[in-house]
Amino acid sequence: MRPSGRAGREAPPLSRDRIVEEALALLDEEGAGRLTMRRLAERLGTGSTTLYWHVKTKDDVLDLALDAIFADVRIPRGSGQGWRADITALIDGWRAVLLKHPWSSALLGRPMLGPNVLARSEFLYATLLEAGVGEPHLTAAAFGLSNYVIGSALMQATWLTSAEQAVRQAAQEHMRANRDRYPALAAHGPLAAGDDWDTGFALGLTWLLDGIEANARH
Amino acid sequence: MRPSGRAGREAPPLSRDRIVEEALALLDEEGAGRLTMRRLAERLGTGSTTLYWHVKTKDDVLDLALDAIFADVRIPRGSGQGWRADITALIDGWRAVLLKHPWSSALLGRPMLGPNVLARSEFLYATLLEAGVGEPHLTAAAFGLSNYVIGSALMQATWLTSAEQAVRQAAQEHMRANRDRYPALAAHGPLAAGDDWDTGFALGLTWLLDGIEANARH
DNA sequence: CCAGTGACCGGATCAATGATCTGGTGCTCG
DNA sequence: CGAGCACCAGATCATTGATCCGGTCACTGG
Repeated sequence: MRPSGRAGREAPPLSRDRIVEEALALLDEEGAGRLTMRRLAERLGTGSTTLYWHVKTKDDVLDLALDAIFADVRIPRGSGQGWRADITALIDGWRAVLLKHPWSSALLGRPMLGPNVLARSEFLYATLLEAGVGEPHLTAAAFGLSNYVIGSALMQATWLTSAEQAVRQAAQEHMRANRDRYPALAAHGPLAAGDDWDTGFALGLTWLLDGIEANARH
Repeated sequence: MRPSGRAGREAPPLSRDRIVEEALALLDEEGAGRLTMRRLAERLGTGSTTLYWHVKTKDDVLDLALDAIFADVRIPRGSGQGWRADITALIDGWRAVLLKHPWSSALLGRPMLGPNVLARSEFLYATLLEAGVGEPHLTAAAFGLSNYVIGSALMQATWLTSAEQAVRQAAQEHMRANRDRYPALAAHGPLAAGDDWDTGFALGLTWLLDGIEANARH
């Protein structure tokens, strides 16, 4: 016990897991832009350069943090609810996690190869296979669903986080000023529509699933 | 003519447009990660600080560059082909532009409020309205289509650009090593499937359009 | 013709950041 | 007890976005 390195440090010894854990807290509190190795080290009560003993680069920290949040997405394995319900639950959970950690959307442009992500992708493919979806619809379905969630979360997070920075207000005024140039957009666009992202997302998901179902054997 | 500022400079005087133009060239050649104000200035044959007279911040340059590429997306206004063909053409053009400039995918996390993007969004909304799509399907349709393209382009660009950096190889080996843990993924995943992104994208788009059509009045 | 105004340019400079080099410090095993 | 190892951190470097302040030209009013 207490394998502390220095004289009487109270915190557990630095570890990869502790770094990721603190990185997650920092990201949730201040966003991706403010994650610095120095700041992270400070929060951990350690020197900034020490982190590099446990982690190769800063990108490593980001990759690990990104994969970590997907541990919260429950995999509805063997729920007995049918493949449609299972996939809906998976996708909804996926989306919820992305929206719960808005900084994650900014990181979606990197390859997601962590164990949590892979496990959930595996479930998606397996469920579709079991439902009788074959190529080329299988690839289209898996990609379509993934891409749809990713795009939706990215756009919603972008919109919501920039809302506080008065970007939204500027956009609204710009919209009103050029109302004649963008009539449909001004009347029905994201600014006119409320903040009901959920039903819109659910509708699109239904359409995708309908299309998939039409090409499944069961 | 020749309103050159200094003694006999051959290039036209620096302007916002020239900056954006050169930024686009730099981005296309070297990617988003290597766009630096200094490098950009060097290519323009000017001092790095001079750029800040024409542009407020680096983000301005990125926003302008991102909107600029969408000028190449043809708006099929009044094509007489029907709304489905028009929207398909718009979405396909949107996707083509994103894939032609892979760096753009990394910038999709910022609000896109440039004139080119707004004009094309306006066309999307207007076309859907004309097709008889009303709320809440209108918002769902517009968002669904946009998010689907964005997510697809993001994922494909991520995958393709990281392919050269041997990330793909590492992923493939990781996949083979854990083949038992990810059976469906290993057999049918993006690594197993070829590089035929197009048909998968087209299929998903069809499903979305089918769903939209089922909720339109015409 | 000439002083002055303002658009435009850039060298020096600052603070922040990712990453490395190098030298510790204390625990543990033989 | 002492040698090796896991772990830590100060000093340091290069890069980058951004600002300060002083320059340089074209043009204009008198």
